[in-house]
Amino acid sequence: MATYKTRAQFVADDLRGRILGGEFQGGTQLRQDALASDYDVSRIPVREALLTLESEGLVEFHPHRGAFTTELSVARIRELFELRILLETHTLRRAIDCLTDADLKKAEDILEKYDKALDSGGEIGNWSEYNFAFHHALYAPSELPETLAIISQLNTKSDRYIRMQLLYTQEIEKAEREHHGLLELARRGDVEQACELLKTHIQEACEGIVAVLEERTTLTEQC
Amino acid sequence: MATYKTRAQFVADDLRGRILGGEFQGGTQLRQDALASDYDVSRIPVREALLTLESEGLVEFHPHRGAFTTELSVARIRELFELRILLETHTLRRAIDCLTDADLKKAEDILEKYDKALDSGGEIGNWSEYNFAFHHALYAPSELPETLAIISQLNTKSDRYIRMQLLYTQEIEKAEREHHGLLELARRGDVEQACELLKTHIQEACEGIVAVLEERTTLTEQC
DNA sequence: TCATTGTAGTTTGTATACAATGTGCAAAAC
DNA sequence: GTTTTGCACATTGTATACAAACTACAATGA
Repeated sequence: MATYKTRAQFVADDLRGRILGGEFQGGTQLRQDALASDYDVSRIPVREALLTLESEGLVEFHPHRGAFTTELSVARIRELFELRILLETHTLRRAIDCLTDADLKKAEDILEKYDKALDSGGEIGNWSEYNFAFHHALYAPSELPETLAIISQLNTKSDRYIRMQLLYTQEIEKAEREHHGLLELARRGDVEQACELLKTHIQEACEGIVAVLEERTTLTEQC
Repeated sequence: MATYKTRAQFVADDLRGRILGGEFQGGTQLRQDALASDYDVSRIPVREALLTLESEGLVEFHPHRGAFTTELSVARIRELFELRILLETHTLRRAIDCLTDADLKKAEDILEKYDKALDSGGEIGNWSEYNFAFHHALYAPSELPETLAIISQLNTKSDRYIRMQLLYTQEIEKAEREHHGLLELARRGDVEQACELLKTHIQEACEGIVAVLEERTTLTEQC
């Protein structure tokens, strides 16, 4: 049953993970032939997978030249996070208004699992998933599917940079504390403070990433 | 030179137009074979075109069952337009801050062409293009490419409903007047008023569409 | 020397052919 | 009569094969 519906979907899911995991430098060409033999499929499902990833902004197609992983400039990263603030506070505001106990419980459960995973050795691998799952649980009650889809899209795009940041800095605990704070404010129905915290939560993550990126570029310039 | 780079792109562009033009009811299955013979290509480029349209939200894929045109509920349309207000006012705010004379001229030119086209017989066919071109011209100076991409995506999704509304009501002139007002406020650098006008401009379009949709559903229920 | 053109090789794009899955109807079982 | 099973057909998904486009490098000419 672990078998995927279609090969194209399988390739898309796996390749997404590889890109987000940092296996490819930004701007790397993804040769269809190589990927096809990697996954032991023909180039057709590979092409379809690449098209899917293009729509997610992880890859760019140039006609007759192929697919390349995208690279975000610092300006674009800032833009992405600014959009996240705009959309996520908007959604949180709505969600808090119609938050049920069951919704809170769900978010709490995710946070708890996540705490345990952290204690028993810092598995960074699926941190992003946990992170988004928690945020999503908080936003879901808003019942704004189109908005959630865009938020998810923005998170995917910024994901690999978040991972990179976590690799260099130890901000997981801080994020974790902020998540607990967020949950508590949501429980109390304090919309304004919750949105304010969410805003700084996202903003500081952005600044962290930018700092790491700029350090790295000055480093490579020195070499 | 009107020849497209790839067949897949050509099919995607043409099919998008057909869907937005209202040729298919919401929920219609798009048979790959039929489309392939329509365009005199194989099913491969058709599939790729459908994947592209899926990423734009015009079509939905169900594995092994095919692609269907999407249908938006009233709630989703409202959500879409609310997102547009949020993102477009945000972008307009930024754009006005760094608006040059050249930018204003561009927007003005579009508006002018558009006026002429209106006078010489109400060609509704490419009204949407003009409309978006004008909005885009206003937002472009903000230099927020990711945001503009999402705005464009939201506009595409709501496009066919806008066309439907225009078909039933005669709101083009009203929209036109509001566009002139928007341009004038932008020229004066009056951010607050411009955003306020933009907000009502989008809001009223939404209400118009919802009204038409609800009228149509009560009509079909009577039959 | 530098720019231009031509050509071989590589890679992408698409057509054709086949495999896998889903759908609908008819016959059988209850 | 209703439900279930099985099979034929239709449609999608994928492999293979071929055509078209791009790249890089060498040869030619100014």
